[in-house]
Amino acid sequence: MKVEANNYDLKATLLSGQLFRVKEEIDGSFTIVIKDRVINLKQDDNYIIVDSSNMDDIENVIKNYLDINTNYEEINKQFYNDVFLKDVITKCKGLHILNQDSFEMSISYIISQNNNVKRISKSVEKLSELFGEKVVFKNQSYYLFPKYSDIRDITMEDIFQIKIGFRDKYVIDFLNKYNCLKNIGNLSSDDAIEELCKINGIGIKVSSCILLFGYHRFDVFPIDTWVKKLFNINYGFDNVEEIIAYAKKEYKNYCGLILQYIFNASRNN
DNA sequence: CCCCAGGTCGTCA
DNA sequence: TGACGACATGGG
Repeated sequence: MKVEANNYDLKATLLSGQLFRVKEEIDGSFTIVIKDRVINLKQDDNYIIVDSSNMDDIENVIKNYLDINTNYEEINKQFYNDVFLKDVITKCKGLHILNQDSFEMSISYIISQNNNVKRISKSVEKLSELFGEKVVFKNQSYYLFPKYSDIRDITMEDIFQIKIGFRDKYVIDFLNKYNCLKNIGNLSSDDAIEELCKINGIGIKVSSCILLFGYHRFDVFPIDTWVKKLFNINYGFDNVEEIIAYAKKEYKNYCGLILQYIFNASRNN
């Protein structure tokens, strides 16, 4: 199965740090696990070749997940007058923001705090192995990210096995309050952040990532150590408030997208 | 044995 | 309000 994808860089998108479980195969394709299926993707110029454990409605699933039809070039070009940004954006050409599952993003980014990408991936994988549904694809076993019903009654002893350290109690608190968060998608980003921050272990950065990657909100400010570093080098800013004020003024409703570009460019250097 | 990682919390002035 | 160390774990 083939899906048309113009101005799309599959590799840049999948390896940009927005999803934690992706396997690069020797043939240059990528295997990922999304909400309800395992998918293998390979770029062939302006097409993405798709195979999956579940081909139901696959074209729509892929177009939506990869965010193929959003015109990022149109958004990006309004920022080219800033020399620093033009350089950053050029390095991220073809990078799209995926439409990932909000439940998975919430737990993944709770785990992400004061942690590194490799270890976050390991923990998410372990959580899925222990509590998610097993799916066999091309004679290999994969595990879906657990559904809420799979882990709502999880204990501290259970969660100790995934080795997320002090963050275990944060995940438990998220699960306990999950039913109060059903409305997040309908709130403004500011109100949604306020709601998410009521969970122990979720602050401004983690809630911003949840909204950007789990709800496709581009008007948020995910500022981490990498972004701080690059802003310090390029503008001399040394605190988060300065960066937010600057980003709000310059990047307007696309703060989240631009900060993801900056994160990615910084990490790749 | 040091430092750091897609931060946040609790505490003390 | 604001600064600052602690927090689990693993890798460099």
